[in-house]
Amino acid sequence: MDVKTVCLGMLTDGEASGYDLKKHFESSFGHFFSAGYGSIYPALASLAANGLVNCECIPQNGKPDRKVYSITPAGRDVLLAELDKPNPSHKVRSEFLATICFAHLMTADQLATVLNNRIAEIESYEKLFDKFEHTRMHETPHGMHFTVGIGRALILAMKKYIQENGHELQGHSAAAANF
Amino acid sequence: MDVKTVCLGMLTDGEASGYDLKKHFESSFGHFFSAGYGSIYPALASLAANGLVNCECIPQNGKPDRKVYSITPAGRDVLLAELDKPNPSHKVRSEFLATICFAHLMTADQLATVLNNRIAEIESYEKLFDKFEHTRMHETPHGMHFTVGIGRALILAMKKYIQENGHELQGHSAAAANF
DNA sequence: ACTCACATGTAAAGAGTTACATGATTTT
DNA sequence: AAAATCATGTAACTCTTTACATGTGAGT
Repeated sequence: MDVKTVCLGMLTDGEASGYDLKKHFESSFGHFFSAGYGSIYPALASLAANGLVNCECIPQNGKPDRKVYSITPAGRDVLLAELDKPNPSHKVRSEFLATICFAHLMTADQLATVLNNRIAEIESYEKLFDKFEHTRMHETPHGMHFTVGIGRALILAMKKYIQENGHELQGHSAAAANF
Repeated sequence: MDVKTVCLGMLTDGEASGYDLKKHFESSFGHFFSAGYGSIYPALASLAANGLVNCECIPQNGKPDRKVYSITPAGRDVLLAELDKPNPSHKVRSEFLATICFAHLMTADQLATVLNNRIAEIESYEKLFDKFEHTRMHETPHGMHFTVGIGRALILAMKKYIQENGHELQGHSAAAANF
């Protein structure tokens, strides 16, 4: 399941442009699958070249043509085949945790900064989830609700753990002097 | 913070070979930072070329020379500079959640399989964490304990959420027929 | 007899991120 | 007057993954 496939899935909800899909990635998929324009536009071009989506160009004044994509029956088949995979991955890549592993080489200040910034990022995710639930909750399929629920459960668990155990960690950080 | 830097950090704990570091990645770092031989060996070669680690070659019979790496003062400086970054990332890339988003396009059987496999993987992580705590708990720095604690909190939160909400999701999956 | 652990490395392929390139309209 | 939104795309770069390549010794 790569960016192409996720784009295909998003298009089952209705036609959209690359720009629209980017918004969708940011608002609902961002916490577990991110993609920038540099991934999305080539993905759509590739899907179109393989007949998995159709593209309708809508001329505009000043701006580039708006290209609206819609999924084809062949695209739907490819998507369903992808959804049939029994073991989709769930991977974490955390420079945050890698940093924490070496907390004993950091000063208490450095550690506090890293921990506080993580909490701040978690809280911005909380706001994102709240926003999603207040605006899009009704129009989206149940699977989306589930992923938002998991996202929230995950960040709350992390926040709680940091708040309950962070101070203990700071007691073991290095002194300010870097000998 | 890339594979190179994590290797550098691991070497602050004592000298090790690429093979040893791979073990370390699997047993303690795997849940938030994975790396294979194809990343580790080139990383060590690059660190050695830049004088951040020293390499001692130990001839062996039959097997390739065992190359034992140790961190240099310059390497330590580079590591400390890396640990000074205030906003280390924490990224999730989940084909699992991406699949769940489109649960309404899957059969109840497909969905159950995906959910069960995820639970099974979570349980194998639980065992890994137990093993770590029973064997390496004492020798590792406090930061490691913290990361294992977060890892456990995260997978438990996910497991709980799936167990409490998974059946509700299955009520909304597609019928077996793919029209 | 077979498989697992030990032990290192290269090369090609695959995927994503970042920076660049352009420019009108709408909101603050 | 500045900033954000709309709107698309390419090219270079970075990084990881996978497959290949080789071979011994110990345990089951």
